[in-house]
Amino acid sequence: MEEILSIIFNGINQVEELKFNLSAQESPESLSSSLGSISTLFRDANERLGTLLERKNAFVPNQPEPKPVQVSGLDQMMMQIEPGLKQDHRVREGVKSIDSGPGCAFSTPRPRRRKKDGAVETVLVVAARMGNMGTPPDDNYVWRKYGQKEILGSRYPRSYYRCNHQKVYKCPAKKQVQRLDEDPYMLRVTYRSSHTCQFSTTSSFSSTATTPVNYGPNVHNMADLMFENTDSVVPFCEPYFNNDSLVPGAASYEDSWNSTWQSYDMS
DNA sequence: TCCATTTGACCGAC
DNA sequence: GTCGGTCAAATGGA
Repeated sequence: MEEILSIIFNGINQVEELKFNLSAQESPESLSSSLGSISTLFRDANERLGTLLERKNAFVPNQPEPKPVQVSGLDQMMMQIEPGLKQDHRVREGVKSIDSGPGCAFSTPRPRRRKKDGAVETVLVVAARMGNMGTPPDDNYVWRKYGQKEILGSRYPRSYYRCNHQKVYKCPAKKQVQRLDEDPYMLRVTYRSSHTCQFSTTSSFSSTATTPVNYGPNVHNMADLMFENTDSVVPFCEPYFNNDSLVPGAASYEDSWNSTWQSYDMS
């Protein structure tokens, strides 16, 4: 897997070079050569990923048919759905009372454990190489951070987000974001429950904002939004975050990143 | 003053 | 007892 990621990052670096060459108005021959090299790298990585997935499935003979996820080669590069990482949820008795505020805290102890909150989808996304790397790319919803925990065996803390419409529309959608130990530039984003709010965010994907699509755990839509919406094409390696992704108080994405991850070295 | 994030504490599952 | 998910008071920026 590390080898595949290495290939991908190599390709990304070449994209960066290509970007520079574009601005430098390189010759068509040079650009063509670069494009060929880049596409070869990504194709190689994609094929290796396919082989890896085949092996994974072969090891689990009775595994249920994975949900078909139609992603382009580029999408596959940017995110790999990991069925093995999917967590099953323990069903809990009791439901948190909406009214369980300070006034009734003693009468009905509020449950703090997660309830049965629907489907879980885990994806890997490439964090921006600069700026706020701790925040995953915008997925067209507004998230509110409600917690951060040190996780045993992980170098980096896990951040917990819930849909910003949770209170108003009782949207149960949540997500967890954690940097990978083996590759700090990758984020593991775990989506829990589907959005019921059906509201898009203030993100820059305004062209899709009027279409009530329940993205929820179908995270491949995030890749679609990231790369197939030509109205919001983002340079491949550029950090892409909207203002909602900023840590409050941060004057810049860099500050935002530092405020979140300052105590974690990247070496 | 409002609002979002931070962070320590709480709590249930294992 | 440990761990991870959640709560809510504290905090700080706008």
